[in-house]
Amino acid sequence: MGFDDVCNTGLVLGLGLTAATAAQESSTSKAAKKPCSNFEPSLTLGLSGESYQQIFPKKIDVNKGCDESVDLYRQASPHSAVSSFSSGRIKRERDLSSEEVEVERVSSRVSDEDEDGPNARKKLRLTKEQSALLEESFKQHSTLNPKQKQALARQLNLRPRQVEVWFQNRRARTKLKQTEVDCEFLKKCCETLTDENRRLQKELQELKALKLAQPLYMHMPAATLTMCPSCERIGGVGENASKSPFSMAPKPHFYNPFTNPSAAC
DNA sequence: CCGGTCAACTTGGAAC
DNA sequence: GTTCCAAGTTGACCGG
Repeated sequence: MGFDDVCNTGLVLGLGLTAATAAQESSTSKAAKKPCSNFEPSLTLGLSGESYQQIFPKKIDVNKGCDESVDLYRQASPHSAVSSFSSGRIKRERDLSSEEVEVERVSSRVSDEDEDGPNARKKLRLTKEQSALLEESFKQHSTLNPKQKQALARQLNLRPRQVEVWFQNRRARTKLKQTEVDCEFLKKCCETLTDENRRLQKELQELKALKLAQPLYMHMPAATLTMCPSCERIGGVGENASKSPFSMAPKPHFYNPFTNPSAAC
């Protein structure tokens, strides 16, 4: 942009960003080790998103009844998990205890005769109650430790793996939503700054014209010119034309639209 | 039929 | 090596 022109006049524009730190998870789980990446990207604009900030003040009673220390369903790691269709998932479900398989059938409304082919992959739809409880749990912990996962799974009549997947997907959706919000916010900032830039360019042109019309003031050091950020006018322009168009400033006056709520967002 | 949603999956990386 | 998670993908399901 043509900020060199601006410098030639002695006017200085400064742009800045407010650095806001996204609230971080206080979960007891491992997730707390990572910073919330929602705002990391480029601009550190802070937003009060619905996502992670409002989560977890207290512990849900997910732990109730999790006295069992053995993860009955503990699959191998996702890496070593049976790879999907060529008998994978269905076979894995078969390995569950008969009680849990029964539970699974009821909760996921998946028929026992799903194995109608090696590629069978039935869509589980969570019930309203299951979704509500998962949501409630998510509000308090966006991540689960194994015990919480286990307890929640029992409570919901789901497999721990299903609970785990639901939380993973839920986190992803939250992040996506937050990204969209951030995007909208930045778009608005961009529009505001564009307008601001346009206005300043216009004022610059006016000042240049004024400078040519009044060579007397050319003797003044350019760096002493200043502009009032609140009224967004330079003395002598418009209705203040009768007064001295310039004022003396000890320092160049930086105007930061991000820290001035009246200008930016 | 098509696009959106979402459970389930794979892959890769980090932490231990 | 194991476990967990994020990111990206797949495929079933559903409503318009």
